[in-house]
Amino acid sequence: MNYDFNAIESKWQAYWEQNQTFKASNTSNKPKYYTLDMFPYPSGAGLHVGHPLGYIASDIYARYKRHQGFNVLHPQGYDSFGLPAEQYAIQTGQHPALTTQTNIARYREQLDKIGFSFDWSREVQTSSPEYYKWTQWIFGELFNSWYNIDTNKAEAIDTLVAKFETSGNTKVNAVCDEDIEVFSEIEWKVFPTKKQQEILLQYRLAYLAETEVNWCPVLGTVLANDEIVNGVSERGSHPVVRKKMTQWSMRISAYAERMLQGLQGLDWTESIKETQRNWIGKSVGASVTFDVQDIDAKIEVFTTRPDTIFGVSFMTIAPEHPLVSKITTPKNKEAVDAYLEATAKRSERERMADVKTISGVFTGSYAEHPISKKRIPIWIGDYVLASYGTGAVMAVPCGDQRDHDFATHFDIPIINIFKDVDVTTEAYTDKVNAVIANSDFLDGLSPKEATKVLIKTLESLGCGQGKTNYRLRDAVFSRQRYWGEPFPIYYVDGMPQLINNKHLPINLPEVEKYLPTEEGEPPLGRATTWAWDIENNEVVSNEKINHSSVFPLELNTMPGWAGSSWYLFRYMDAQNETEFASAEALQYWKNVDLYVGGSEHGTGHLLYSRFWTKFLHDRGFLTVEEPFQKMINQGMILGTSAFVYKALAFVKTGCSLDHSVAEDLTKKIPSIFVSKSAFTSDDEFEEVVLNYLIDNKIISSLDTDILTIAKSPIHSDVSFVNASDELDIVAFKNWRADFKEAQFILKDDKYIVGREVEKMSKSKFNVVNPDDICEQYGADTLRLYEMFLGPLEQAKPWNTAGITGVHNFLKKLWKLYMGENGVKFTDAAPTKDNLKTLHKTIKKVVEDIENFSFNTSVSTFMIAVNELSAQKCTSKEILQPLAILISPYAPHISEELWRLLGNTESISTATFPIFEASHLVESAKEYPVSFNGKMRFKLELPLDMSKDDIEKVVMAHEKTQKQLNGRTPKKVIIVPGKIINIVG
RNA sequence: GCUCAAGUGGUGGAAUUGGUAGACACGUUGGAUUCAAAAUCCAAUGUCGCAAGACGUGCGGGUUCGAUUCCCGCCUUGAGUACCA
Repeated sequence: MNYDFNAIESKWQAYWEQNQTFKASNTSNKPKYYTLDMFPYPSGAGLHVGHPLGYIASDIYARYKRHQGFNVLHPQGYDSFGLPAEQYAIQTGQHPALTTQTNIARYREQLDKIGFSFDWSREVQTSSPEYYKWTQWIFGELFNSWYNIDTNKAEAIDTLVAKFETSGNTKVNAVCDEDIEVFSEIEWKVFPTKKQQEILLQYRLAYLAETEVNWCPVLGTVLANDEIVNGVSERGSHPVVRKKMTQWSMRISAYAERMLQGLQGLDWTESIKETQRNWIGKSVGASVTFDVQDIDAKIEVFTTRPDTIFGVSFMTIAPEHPLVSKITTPKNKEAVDAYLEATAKRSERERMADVKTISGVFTGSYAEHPISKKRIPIWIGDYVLASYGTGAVMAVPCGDQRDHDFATHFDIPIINIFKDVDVTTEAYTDKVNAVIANSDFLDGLSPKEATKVLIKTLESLGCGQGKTNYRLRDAVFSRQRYWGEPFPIYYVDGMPQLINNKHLPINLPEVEKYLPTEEGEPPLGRATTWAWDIENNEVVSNEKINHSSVFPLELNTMPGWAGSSWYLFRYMDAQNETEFASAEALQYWKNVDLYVGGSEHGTGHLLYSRFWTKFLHDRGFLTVEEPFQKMINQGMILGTSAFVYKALAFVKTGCSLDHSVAEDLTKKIPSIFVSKSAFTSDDEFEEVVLNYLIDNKIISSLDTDILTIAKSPIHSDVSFVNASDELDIVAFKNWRADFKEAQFILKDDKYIVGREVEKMSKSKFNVVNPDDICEQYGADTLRLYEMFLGPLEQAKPWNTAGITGVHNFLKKLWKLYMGENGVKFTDAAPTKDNLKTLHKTIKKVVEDIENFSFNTSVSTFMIAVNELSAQKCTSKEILQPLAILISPYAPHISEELWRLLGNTESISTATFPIFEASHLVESAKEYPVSFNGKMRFKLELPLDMSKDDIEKVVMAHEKTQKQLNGRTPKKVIIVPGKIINIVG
């Protein structure tokens, strides 16, 4: 019997599906384990071999945990709202829902072939109304909540209204908009409803505000900060500009400190925690208020170095600072206006990219130093950002390099306030060793002490206080798109009103085109049935809008991160129609124990998901505060692109030949491709091509004076290239019509392509489809090989070269159990060697799985199978547990072997074998070392060895040593772990 | 610039509470089997050297009986982030 992987795999995949083998129960006495993959966006291109990498890893872990007796939740779904489907809809008119369903079907087909143990009964799709009903519901809860700083959590908006009614907003300590007017309970009660609503909107966690947003004109929508990479949109790389718009926002900044603190308890990689810390960007310092002389204005600055306040020699405010026009003196107006105009022209991106140029202008006004009362000139400079802190800084050139550069450039004096340090050429930024001098009552103090003293002084003077600043901005929550969740919001007199939960979901309306309207409204502006009837509580035709009972609905949709911020909880109770998940299900599954996905979501999805989890916790819907307890970030699998080199012929510039003759000459030249092995430099490339043309009488040798040849690398489809980089010329010629007549310059009768590692992508023709691998080698080979490629977290190029090694292993495994005439195993007792091999393997595999070093496990299996084959092991007592060990990695072949061994239940119900150290005692290794005249011996012992066993080994060792050296080791040092020292 | 991660044969990569560097696999070479090929099996394979041996984990130091592993200083690559006051 041969290893017929195709038959085995389809057989067991069908069996698992029919028997719902991997269906998780919400009621179980077993301990729970929740392992989750970042769900995919179902793109039209389908899965390539890179996508399943993380899924295979989490599947191995999930299957392992099942063997260990856990009730495992391992679901999968689709993040199915998104831009590509919408853009496809704009181009073709096809409804994004249709495109999405087609793509999902394709994804599912591909996923099924790999043999994942997903519980598909819990599948979610963020674009299905049954799902986004609850996304809308959560939005409603956010809308109906405010953040109470006193209790440090989100509370229902009713509690805020109650406070307003009893004492106005004077005693309210909330995270809210800036510049809120103060009112009493009496004033509150007489405010008109609209005014009350306006005030409440300034406190809500989901709020509407005019903000400066990142507008992408090409995509016609706003983008969040994390959707912009290097100043252009993440999707499509289109330019992004700043624009003021009224937008929904989420008060994520309220959670900055808790999100920072919460990181401590998470089992994530240090680098991704660091990314989040940077993004939250906490800085501790002080805010200081400077009075402007002769003008009724105050400028507040934020500084992390209040201790350097006596070193302030000027102030700088951002060009966008609101006080700019007020404090500019008539004399300086012209210069200031010119500067403002110049900076406004430069895009944000240019400003950020161009760090070197120092520019600024003096306003003509002076501020008063709050302590020394000295005159401080106020400058405008674009190195100060309006969006951070207060948009103004106190400049301390001796302690900050940017201030130093600015001062040097504009000849502003530099005041040195550090003892025994020269600051004439550069700023002294050491915060630890500095000693403050020339600073009145701060002299002799360290920056840390000085900061403390100064903040107290500022507070007593009433011109400053200690302050903590965060870089984290509130998140813009509106998108001007069609393919997203509609808001459950309608507008009365311009004020947003929330639609009651009972009437959700508000379904996405139909539109005839997916583009913005001619008036520049979002695509939903084209919907004709998009108004809310408050009497009948239903969506009705726009024609019925009367502003008394039928009102317009919100035209924006929610961003992509809305649906993905809470999906982990939906899996717990995916079919629930009355709650986003039942309290029992949430209580049982709590949060994700293991999350597997790429690290590229470090600032987006992971931040928002933590925010929503904390919010839902505050409002009593969740018992947990963090969504993902442990996270593993798999590296990307890159493609190995293949290049062919096309020769391009040009007429040399300055050539005296008649133009049309020269043109004719280049036209005569066929499309020629040169093998990579035929040249080493561009010059050689030209020479090879010219020689070929002359040899084939296409041109004469005289023409070489007027022709020049350039090399143009072109992507070839990787499927035309074999493992030795040799191109299948026939396949290449048939690939595209313009290659039909192609000619090839070979070397040694071969066409060798060039190789380059790039991101796997359709446009680079380097995509490897997992289906092809499954067909040729089987899913088990694919699974093992993806793990064998290298460490999970590392980025690595896909390379099929080594796959035969893994495939051979499975064949060998098969042969260990099955001979030509059927089963080989017997009831024979295992030998010592058999047991040693088995337990060595158990120990290593358990360690590997717990550490997520799946690549080394594959090697361990190979060694085990080689050893057992050499030992001619046929003992069921060995082969049974071996099958279980391998089953998380290669579930199909293991299931088959397991059944052949006579088991009737699925292997996934089998208990993982337990390591017994006693079988390894003989494997102790000895390291004799002589040192300082004494003999020292070390023994390497199995890790989990019992005390008794250690003693036995030590005694045996002493005996041997005595026989060998005639001396008894005197001292035995037992080091916990694997090494023991014996000092003689 | 800052933060994080990583540098080991021809290749992917093993080995870290410091203990025989290069497991396992690919590739290559030789052999067996075969009319032949594929498949399979066996052997060799870090470098230099006929050999004994010497040298070898990016570079330079250090700690140690012993360093791929720990410490200090560099170099290189990748990722993230950036006038953040």
